[in-house]
Amino acid sequence: MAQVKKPTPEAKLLVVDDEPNIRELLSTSLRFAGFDVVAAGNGREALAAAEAHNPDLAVLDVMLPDMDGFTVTRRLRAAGRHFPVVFLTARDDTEDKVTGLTVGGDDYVTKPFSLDEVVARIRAVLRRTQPLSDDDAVIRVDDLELDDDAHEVRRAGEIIELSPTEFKLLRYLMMNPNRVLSKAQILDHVWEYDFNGDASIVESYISYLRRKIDKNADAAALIQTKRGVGYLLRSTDRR
Amino acid sequence: MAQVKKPTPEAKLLVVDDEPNIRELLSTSLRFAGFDVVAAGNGREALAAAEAHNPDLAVLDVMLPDMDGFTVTRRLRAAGRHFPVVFLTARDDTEDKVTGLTVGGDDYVTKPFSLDEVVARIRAVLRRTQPLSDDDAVIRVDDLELDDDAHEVRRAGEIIELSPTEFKLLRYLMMNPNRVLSKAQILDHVWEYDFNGDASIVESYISYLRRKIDKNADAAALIQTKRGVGYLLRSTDRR
DNA sequence: TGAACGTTCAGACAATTTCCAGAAAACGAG
DNA sequence: CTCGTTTTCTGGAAATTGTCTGAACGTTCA
Repeated sequence: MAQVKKPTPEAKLLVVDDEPNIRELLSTSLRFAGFDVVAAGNGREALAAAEAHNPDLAVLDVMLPDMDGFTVTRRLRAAGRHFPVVFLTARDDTEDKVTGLTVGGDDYVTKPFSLDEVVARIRAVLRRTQPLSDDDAVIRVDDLELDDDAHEVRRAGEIIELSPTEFKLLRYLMMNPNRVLSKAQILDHVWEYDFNGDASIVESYISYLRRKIDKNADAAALIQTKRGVGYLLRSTDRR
Repeated sequence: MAQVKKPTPEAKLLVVDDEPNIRELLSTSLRFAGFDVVAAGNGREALAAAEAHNPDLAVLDVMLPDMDGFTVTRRLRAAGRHFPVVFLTARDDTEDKVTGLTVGGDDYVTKPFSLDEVVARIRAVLRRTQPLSDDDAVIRVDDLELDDDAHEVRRAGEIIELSPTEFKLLRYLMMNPNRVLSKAQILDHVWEYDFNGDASIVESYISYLRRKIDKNADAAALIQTKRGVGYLLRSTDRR
C-alpha cells in the first residue's frame, strides 16, 4: 500500500542481489517507498553501477556469485565511495561472519526479511548518516507514538511493551493511517517474504495489539475492523 | 450508463487474460469507465503490447497459458517498465501463490470479481502511484460521502456502517447520481460476474441501504424508486 | 538447565452477511 | 375504487468472517 511517509528527498539506492526475485521484490518495494533505485546482479555490476550513479546507500547481499559483499565494499571504499551499506545475510551465517557489518554507518538484515523492516532499516541508516534529512524517527498518530530509533511505543506518554512482530505490525498500520489494509497486504509487508502460513495469523496479532494499545475502553478504539476488507488505524488528527 | 466520474486523464491500461470472455468483459467495462485499453491473451503478447503502448497500469491474470503473471511482471520490470499491476487470481488459489501481490503499488482481485470493484481497485492503485492524478478517493453526493481508501461512508459527517455489498452498491449509485439504474445494470456492475440469482436481491439491498442512509424521515430521500425502470440516487447539488 | 517469551496454528464460539421466500404495502391503469 | 403488478421489507437458513483461547514448539536469557 501507499507509504504515506516519503523518505529523505529522493535518496538514491543501489540494490545488489543475484536472485532476480529478491532483487525485483526489493527494487519494487523501495521504489514505491519513494527511493530512486538502481539494481545490480553481481559484484562487478555493482561496482560499475556505483561508479555510474553514485548512490546514497547500497543494499548488498553478502553472498554474490563473483565476489562477496565485503570485497565489493572494500573496493568501493578504495575507489573513494563512502556511502553506507545495508548488508543482506542468510539467517544461519555464523556470528563471526556477521561481525564488522555494522561498523561505520552500516547495518545488516537477515534473509528472509520483512519488506517494511528493510525499508525501516534503510531509513534509520540514512538518518544517521545524513542528519540533514527531514525524515523523522518518530511516527505519531493521535496520542500514539512510535520511535523507530529507540524501538519504543507510547500511548499518551505511557510506554507500551511490544514483541518484534507486534512492533512491525503497528508500524505498518501507523505508516498508513485512515486507510484500510487487507490481511494479504499486512502479510506481504510485515511478515518475512517466505512466510507461507495463512492470513489468520494477522488476526491473532491484531488481537494482541488491541489488548495492549486499545485496552482503555473509554478512549475511542484506534484499530478498527472493516469486515470483509481488512483493518484500519483511525486517526482523528487533521494534518 | 456512462460513468459520470472519469478517471485520471485517460490512463492507459493493458488487460491480459487468456479467456476471451473475461478479456472482453474487462476491456469493454474499463473502456467505458474512461480508460484507454489495450488487451492481450498471453504473456508474449503482453510483453509486446507493453513495449508498443507503454501503459500506465496492467490488469494481469496470474494464470496464463505460456507464462505466469509473475514471470511477465519480472520481465516487464527487467525491461525497465515500472507501471503497477493489478493481478487477477482464482479465489481458491492457495495462499502461497498469492503472496507478494500487494508489494509496490500493486494489488490483486480474486475471480469471480465484480466489475465495479475492479474499476475501484484500479483507481486506487493509480491514485497511490500517480499522486498528481486529479482522481479523489472521496465521492460526494450532497451530504453523503464515500471514502474508498478508508472504506468509510458518512452522511452529514456521521459514520454509517455498511456491509461489503452495501458499500459496493452505494458506490455504484454515487458514481451515477441523477441517473436511473436498472436492476439488471446494478446486478452487472455490483455483483460478481458469475452470480446467477435473480434481480430481486437488488431490491433487498436497496432496502438495506435506505434503512441506513435514508432513515431520517425529515431529510429528502436520496434513493428513489423509478417504478418499472429502476433506482436513482438524487443529488440536489449543482456541480 | 529451566523459565519466560514469542510465534504459529487449530478450533470453539460469536457476529455478521448473504441470499431467498413470501407476506404486506404501494402504485397506477382503467 | 379495484385489481393486478411491482416494490418493500421481514424472517430465517446457511455461509462467511472475525475474535480469542489454548497448546505446541522454538528461542532467549538468566
